[in-house]
Amino acid sequence: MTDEKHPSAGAKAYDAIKAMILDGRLKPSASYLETELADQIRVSRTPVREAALRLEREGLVVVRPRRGIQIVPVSTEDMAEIYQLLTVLEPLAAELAARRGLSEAELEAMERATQEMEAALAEGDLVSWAEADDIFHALLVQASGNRRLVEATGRYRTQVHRARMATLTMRPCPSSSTEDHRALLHCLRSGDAEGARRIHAAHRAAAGELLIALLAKHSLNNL
Amino acid sequence: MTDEKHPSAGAKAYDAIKAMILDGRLKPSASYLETELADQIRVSRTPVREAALRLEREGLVVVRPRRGIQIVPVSTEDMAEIYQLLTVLEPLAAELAARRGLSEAELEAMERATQEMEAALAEGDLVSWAEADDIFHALLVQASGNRRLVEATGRYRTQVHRARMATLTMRPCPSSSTEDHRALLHCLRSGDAEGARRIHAAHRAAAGELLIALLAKHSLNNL
DNA sequence: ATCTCAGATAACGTATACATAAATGCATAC
DNA sequence: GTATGCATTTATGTATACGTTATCTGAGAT
Repeated sequence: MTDEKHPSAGAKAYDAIKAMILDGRLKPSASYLETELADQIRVSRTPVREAALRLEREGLVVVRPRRGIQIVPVSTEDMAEIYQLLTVLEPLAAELAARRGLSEAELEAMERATQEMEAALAEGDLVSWAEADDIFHALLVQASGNRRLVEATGRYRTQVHRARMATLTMRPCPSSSTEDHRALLHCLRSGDAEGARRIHAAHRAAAGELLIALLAKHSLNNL
Repeated sequence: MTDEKHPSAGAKAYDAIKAMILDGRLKPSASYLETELADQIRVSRTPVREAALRLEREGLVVVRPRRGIQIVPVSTEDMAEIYQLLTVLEPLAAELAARRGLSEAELEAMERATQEMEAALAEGDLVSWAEADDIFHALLVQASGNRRLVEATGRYRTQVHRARMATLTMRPCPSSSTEDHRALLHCLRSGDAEGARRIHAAHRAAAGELLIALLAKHSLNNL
């Protein structure tokens, strides 16, 4: 009723809460009342409630009757579950994309993302590297042409993001990733669906195993 | 304000609207105002809104700013998308279940569902057959031990249900399904993860192709 | 006759008020 | 001293009121 006109209050609450979870302003396992979040974001309880319900369906929070909105910690087991799914979903995306045939614009965008990964790696900028890698995977899934596949993988993105950020500095130099990406791009260009699927399945399986091993090794059970 | 004690109004609105969509009381492509649905269900707009948002995320409706809540028709393309996902997700479930090793109770429940399918088939009761088949698949996914896998496949269940019901009477006698199920059960018992995955992948791929072909043949583009 | 603009109407998004149910704390009894 | 029960408090779930905006309709002008 005072200011702010740009987005809708519902979207604003959703974005704000999600951002607060991602950057750690809301701590895993802690609970927050609807009212306090509403006051903080400067909207009423209604949009906060709407956002909380949405975040609950995405698995980021749990709304418990009188104990507030609890931030769900991401455990190693959760990451294992998610990577099991991504390891079949993303290779499917690769296969569908190759079969479908990508436009030059799509291929170039993925090429660019790969180049950015290499550039970031050369500078030792791991955050930029992870960001470019995220973009590459998002582009691949979008190129599949299956909107439900985009939606399903997108649901796990934020949770994976938390785990990857936590393990960024402990992992070995991820130079083989860009090679995998280049090999995948080659298959996408030549329309080799089976090859694309196989290469990306191996890529995803390796990434998953590495991440899970790191999480287990460092006992990161509450991200 | 008068009666109603059992569930919450939010759950009531969600269940009511979903049921109305499934049994056709709300027609595909038609739009309904929040107010009229609220009056019909005898709750206020708030729970209806909550339900609509949830149903929108499940892909059953689209909420459009001033054009009401539109029931999304399930097209052949939608079914193709869904079956592409199920064709990788359920075989993953089969693989994980076999690797995990099922309890005798779980195996028996799946066995029973298969027997019910055969019994229904013998009586020509296609509805019961489809129901038992649904149960078998639900049990398989649950046996995977991956909760996100359960959740992801469950999301498509209602939409698949609409399409299957519409095509039930036109499909050939589905006797090979029970054979596939028995073969899968054998792999699950012996812990043959790779075999379970392969058998179920073939099963799902065949079912998907059959369903898509039927939908296309009969031009069922608005379920 | 058609197009455009303005005004009215109505639906939606948001805020707020209200009622219900749960959790906590205190007191009392065993 | 501990356990149980009742009362108080507070957060949630739901309803409703309000303001904003989009759409539709009608009138006037070109």
